[in-house]
Amino acid sequence: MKFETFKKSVQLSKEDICRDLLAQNRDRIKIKKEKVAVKNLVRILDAALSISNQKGFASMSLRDLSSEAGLSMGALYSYISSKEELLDMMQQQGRSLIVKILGEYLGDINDPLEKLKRGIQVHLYLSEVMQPWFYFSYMETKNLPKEVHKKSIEAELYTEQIFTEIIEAGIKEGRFRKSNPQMVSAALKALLQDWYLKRWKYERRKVSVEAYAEFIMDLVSSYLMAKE
Amino acid sequence: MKFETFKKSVQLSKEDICRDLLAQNRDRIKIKKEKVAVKNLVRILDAALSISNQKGFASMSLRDLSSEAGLSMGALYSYISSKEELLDMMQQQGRSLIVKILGEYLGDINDPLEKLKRGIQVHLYLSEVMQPWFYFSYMETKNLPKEVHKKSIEAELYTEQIFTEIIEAGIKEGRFRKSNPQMVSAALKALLQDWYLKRWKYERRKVSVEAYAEFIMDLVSSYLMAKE
DNA sequence: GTCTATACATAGATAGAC
DNA sequence: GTCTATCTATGTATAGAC
Repeated sequence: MKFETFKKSVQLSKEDICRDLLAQNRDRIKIKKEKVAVKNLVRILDAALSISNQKGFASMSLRDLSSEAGLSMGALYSYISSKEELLDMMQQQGRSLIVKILGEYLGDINDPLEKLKRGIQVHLYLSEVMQPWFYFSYMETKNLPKEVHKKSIEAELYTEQIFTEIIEAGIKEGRFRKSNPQMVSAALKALLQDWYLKRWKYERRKVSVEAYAEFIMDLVSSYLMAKE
Repeated sequence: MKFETFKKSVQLSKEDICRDLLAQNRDRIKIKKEKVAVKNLVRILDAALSISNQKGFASMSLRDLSSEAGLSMGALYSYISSKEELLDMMQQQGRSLIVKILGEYLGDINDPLEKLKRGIQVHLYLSEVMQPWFYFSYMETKNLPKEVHKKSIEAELYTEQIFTEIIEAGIKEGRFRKSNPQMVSAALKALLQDWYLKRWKYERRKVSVEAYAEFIMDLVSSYLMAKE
């Protein structure tokens, strides 16, 4: 599967995501007309991600945000009721989508090596499509309210667990050598995260997401399939 | 080399580091008595690292800092003249030390495999001794003034380059298989960084720094030494 | 050298006109 | 629905007493 194929198949238009988000937060958002609300939500969340990734969430003033989103302070506060709630919505926006996509693309594969390969690909492709969101989540959730932080740790462990299970299955079937599945998948996560955390590096070196996926797969499989 | 051995051999007392720092910033720091100045610098920088790693540098108020360091606002401002300057000193504090230690421990080894192993060890051990500093540098330098950010990118590339050269030498000597040294050392860096970025994970799982070093070495060497 | 008191800017948040 | 005007809290930074 090529990245372009994946990208088209996902088709996650920002409008669709924000419509879901609006539905889930119908009580907190004051604007009644869906069309208007969705349009402005897209602008607010886009702007928030962009500014946060430049100067950090804490340093983003709501004045910055309102002007970047093309709204007044008053209008902005019809969509969010506090900066913390904005953070919450930004997190919600990405999380549900990730779980959904991962399930779709991994559910029907049984061969461990194939599944591992597909898992690596889908992770990388997803983080490529949603780079600003992944970067933001990694960098910003660690501080702020502990509920948010806790959820982000759970998310890390959830995806790690997916890989751990694939590797365990592979060992059981004798396809992979005996090793520590949890350590391998922790390492794998670190490598997948490096892709969106050090974008500047890989862009500068003209490494494509496909090439990176292949490299990571080679690296991990040469360890898992080495003679004992 | 065991971690404990390394730790003792480094002997980087905070006082020594802060004495150097004081000498380098003699013009900006108002306090004349070295003994007093060093004592308080240690407290200020310790407190700053601690608070920043809890809530982020941007969210750390200088009131927080002054009370955590046990000084009044007025006194604090005799040591720094702005928050940005504090950031600068925090960076200085670590950087020179790292370059020095790396040179010491890697200079006299020639065998590529041995040198790679030692490089991984020293990196991990250093980041273990100075965990708060490494975490801070990774998480906080990306935003704030571009000069600071630039320096941190240079530091990343500098240490990466050390590994790249080791791997290149190994390939040339026929000890490692033909591969892309830059990609391998980028991956290696990501794995080394994961150690101090996800401390919560490895602590929870009771993974020692020695065990982690060995695992990383196995992973990378099984790739570098696989049959072509 | 260190303290208290205070100046001044900017942050988040709201009220009420349009 | 969106705007401008404004409130209050908190931030960085400094002056001057001790």
